Amino acid sequence: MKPCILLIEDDKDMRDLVSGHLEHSGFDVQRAEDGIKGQALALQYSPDLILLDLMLPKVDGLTLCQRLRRDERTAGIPILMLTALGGTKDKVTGFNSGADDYLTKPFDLEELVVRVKALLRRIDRAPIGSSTHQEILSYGPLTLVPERFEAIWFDGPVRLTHLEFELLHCLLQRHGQTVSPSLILKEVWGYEPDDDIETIRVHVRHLRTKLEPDPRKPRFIKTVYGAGYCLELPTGGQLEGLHDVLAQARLEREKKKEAHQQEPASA
Amino acid sequence: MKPCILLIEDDKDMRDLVSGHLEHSGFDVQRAEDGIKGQALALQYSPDLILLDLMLPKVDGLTLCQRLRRDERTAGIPILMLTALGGTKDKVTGFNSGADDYLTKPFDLEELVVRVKALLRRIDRAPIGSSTHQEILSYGPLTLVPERFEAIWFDGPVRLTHLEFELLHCLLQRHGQTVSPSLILKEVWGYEPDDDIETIRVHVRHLRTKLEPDPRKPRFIKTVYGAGYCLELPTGGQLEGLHDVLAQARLEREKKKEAHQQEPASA
DNA sequence: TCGTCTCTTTAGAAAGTCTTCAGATTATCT
DNA sequence: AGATAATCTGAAGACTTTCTAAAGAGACGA
Repeated sequence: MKPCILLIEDDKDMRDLVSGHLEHSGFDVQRAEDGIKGQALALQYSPDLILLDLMLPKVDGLTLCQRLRRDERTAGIPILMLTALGGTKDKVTGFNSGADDYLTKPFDLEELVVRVKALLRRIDRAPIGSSTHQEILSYGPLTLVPERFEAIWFDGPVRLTHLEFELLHCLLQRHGQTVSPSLILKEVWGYEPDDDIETIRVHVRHLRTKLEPDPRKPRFIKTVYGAGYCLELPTGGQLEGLHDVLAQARLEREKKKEAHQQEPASA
Repeated sequence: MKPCILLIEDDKDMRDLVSGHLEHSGFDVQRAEDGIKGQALALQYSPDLILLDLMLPKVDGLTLCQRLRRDERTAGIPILMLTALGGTKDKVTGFNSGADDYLTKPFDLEELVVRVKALLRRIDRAPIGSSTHQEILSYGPLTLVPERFEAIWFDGPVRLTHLEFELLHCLLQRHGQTVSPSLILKEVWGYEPDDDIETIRVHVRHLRTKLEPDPRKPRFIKTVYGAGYCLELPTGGQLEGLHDVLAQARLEREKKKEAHQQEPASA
């Protein structure tokens, strides 16, 4: 039976070229043109190997790679990253996010096939995924500083309480995915019971007042009705203009705070 | 115990040929030479599967198919349509009237047996659904994101409620087939009773307002009168031009929504 | 002991979701 | 064409989940 390969690549020409060559080399190829479809098809087909472009619409390659690694249904599937960028930095990031191999565009099609076969062979021998859980501490405009229980958010430090930090950390590990209250309870609070969801809500609200420009209409910490919360962080071009919005919101908040502090004094 | 198959076919030679082969393959076969006798025997024997010719005296195959689907005593019996016509149009009509599969004359007798077995298997495990549930999450322009109860529809995310998501998921698993209300109830709502079809209708409507360009003339979520609903997703070349239609419809919907939100303010 | 900080709890308001119903519309059968 | 049954429509009501704000409980250092 032919090995099944999932190719996730936005450029159509590239997709046709690569998939054509792979099929000619005796592989079964499924195609996806963006990160979300890629993830869906990975679950749907459980391919033997995933070819993943770094630059993708919807969900970029790095994020998708991390998600696939985190989901136990796809964690064992070897991932070969493709990218147009040849910088060492990207290479390192790529490997850190859990990719098993790496290929820089433009690459030789024959070399691709060689690497694919090598990966399939290697994984075949070591069926247990050796890739370890890589803690995410920085993503987009957010960086967590565990020593200080602090978040660097759009170039400014934000002080967090212990629980707020753990909660944000929990969401960051799964950014883009909805995290259920029970999982949050298990991971942050350490217990299983089913109630006590109220407490989570309050802390989510605190996080929102500290991070969101308008806590009433959250842009980043979204709630999925009946399911949980979901951290959606912008990357790349989506960041444009957000700095200003955040800076302004921060100013307004400080104003309010000052007013609040003066009221009791004057009253 | 042998599975029982009802063969409704007017041509005697064909009837003998097919029934002989099926009996040789281990099935119990009942024969009928016209629509009326076919309907009577379907009620009398409650066969496990019905082979239905399209061209029949008295009552034609399409009509009979619809009748069988509407009668709850026979609604659950899988129907395999046989026809001399090979046109796509007939194919669509066939599926729309509630058939589960389709075979064009002249067909290979072996292939018929394969399809019959496949149908019996599929229907057999539908109520249980435990074996190899190969989940379909992406097809054509539709991708389901279970994480967020979201559908990616023609390059745009659409937020769905829990039930809407499950309903769409249920239809997607059987795209191209007509899904009966009772099956939907069983799969989405989890109960057996025969009433409560109204609720399904409302949720179908919600799905249509969210996905269809013109909910009044559904192109994708079609209703099969007396039988159920059927998801018909375009693939490949059929997608051309649809992006624009969808984008425009989405714009208009947002306009309406804005107008709706402003009304109460001005009034 | 007090004040401060953090976390939890509570209660009412708001928003979102699901079901139900009556009347209009449409499809099918005779 | 007329009668019958199935489906659609719009909106109202019941219900659930989430938000908001504020008060109470513990911990800890001054």
